[in-house]
Amino acid sequence: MSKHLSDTVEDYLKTIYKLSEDQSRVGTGQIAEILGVSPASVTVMVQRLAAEAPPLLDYTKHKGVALTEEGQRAALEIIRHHRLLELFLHEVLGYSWDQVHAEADRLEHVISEEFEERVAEVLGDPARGLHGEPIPSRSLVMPDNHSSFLLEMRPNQVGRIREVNDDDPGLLRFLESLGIVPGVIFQVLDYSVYDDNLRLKLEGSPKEIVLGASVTSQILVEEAEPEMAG
Amino acid sequence: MSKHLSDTVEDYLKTIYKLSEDQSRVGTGQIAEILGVSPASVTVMVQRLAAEAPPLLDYTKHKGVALTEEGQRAALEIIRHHRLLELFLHEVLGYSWDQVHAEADRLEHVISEEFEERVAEVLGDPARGLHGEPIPSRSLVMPDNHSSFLLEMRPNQVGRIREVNDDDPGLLRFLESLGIVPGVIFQVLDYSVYDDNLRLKLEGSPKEIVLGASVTSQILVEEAEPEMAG
DNA sequence: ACAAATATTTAGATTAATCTAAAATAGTTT
DNA sequence: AAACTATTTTAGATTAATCTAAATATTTGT
Repeated sequence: MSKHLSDTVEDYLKTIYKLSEDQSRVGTGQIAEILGVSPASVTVMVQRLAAEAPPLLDYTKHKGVALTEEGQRAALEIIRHHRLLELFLHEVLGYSWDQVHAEADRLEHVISEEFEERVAEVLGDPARGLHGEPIPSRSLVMPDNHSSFLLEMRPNQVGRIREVNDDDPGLLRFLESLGIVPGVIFQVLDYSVYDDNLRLKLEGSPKEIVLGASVTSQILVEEAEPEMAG
Repeated sequence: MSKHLSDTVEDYLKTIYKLSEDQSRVGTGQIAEILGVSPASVTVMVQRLAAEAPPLLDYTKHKGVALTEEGQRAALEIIRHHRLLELFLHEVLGYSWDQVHAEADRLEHVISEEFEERVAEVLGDPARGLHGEPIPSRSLVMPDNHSSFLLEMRPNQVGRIREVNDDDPGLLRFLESLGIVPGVIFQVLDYSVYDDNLRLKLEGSPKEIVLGASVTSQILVEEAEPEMAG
């Protein structure tokens, strides 16, 4: 079936998948921004991927792109590789939270199905990655995720940290130092309309933490029923 | 220092290193043969690598190539990666003897120094690989190897299997089934001038084994003093 | 609804790695 | 030493991925 895709093509598909989580069609400029290439290069590439047999993308001039079934499958394969690798690098080789991403980004294109399966087995077929990301199943189904951005939480709401963006080592070290890791329960104490700052309290710690939008937009949470503070 | 080399360049350097173990200068045709590309492509590539600053190869038209210090260092780095990876895939992920080579051939170009170091640590800084190959040290010194080809052994000589070629899965399964693995001691019983067949007996087994030149040329051994059979 | 601003696409060039076919060199044989 | 053979090199073309600059759409603001 699926013929061999270059690392570059895999990166395009992965990027489009991630952008498609918040929007139905993705603009060429957004892709260019994330991949660090010129918009012109993206246009040429998406035209090519839409013209493949079978097509990996659905593309209409000036209207952006969406993944086809085929393209989505390829994207999920890479994302599964990436998330399994991150966990593996941490659990088996002792990498830290913030180190795993860069290494996984290179290895994800190169490992075989065999490698993927053996790693999954060693790790006990995990459903979530090191930073809380859902891991697509062996058959490439992405578990659905009812999470929302911490950015959108408001005072008195209670939630659980679900997932943090894995691609900024500095941010990861910062969050770890504050105790903001997947699983932790928190309550929003305060919100500022002017700068979108949120003041939070983590369960089990008396300390209060204030986070700006550039941080809270990188964190996904699972909402819980608002509770009255005891 | 060393700028980034493409996977392709790394494969050229690795190939030239291995060929240089038996000869001082390597012909473009030999390289083409092993890499599965045309001789013309090799000529172009070696010219480029000899023109880099610093040069990775020493090249004279029609006289073949040799690695420079710089080129050798790069080759040893890849070879260290390859051999550590093979061992790691076997020990940690449960790959079999014959499966590791193909996977290591892809991963070797992609892992970081960090990965290399952590793997070496997990494995206890091994000096030899899964098939008995010497592993260059962290500082890229190749341990010297006083081995010779099994092909050259003659009746009554006693030796120990040192290393078997890792790149033919079928041959590896065959050798494993016969018990020909690094460390095993054997005696040569018989040699045939006509077809270069060798008849051997492995220590601890009464069975006799006959091997042709296409097999004995893939096996390296350490000679021991000839002994009279007891 | 039109002009200005923004985003996207086209055109043409570049680089790395490869190929085939033709030309040149080296080695061998008589 | 001339001629033949085998190897190596040159020349020119091809493919994937990128770029810059120019052209063209689309969206937005008044």
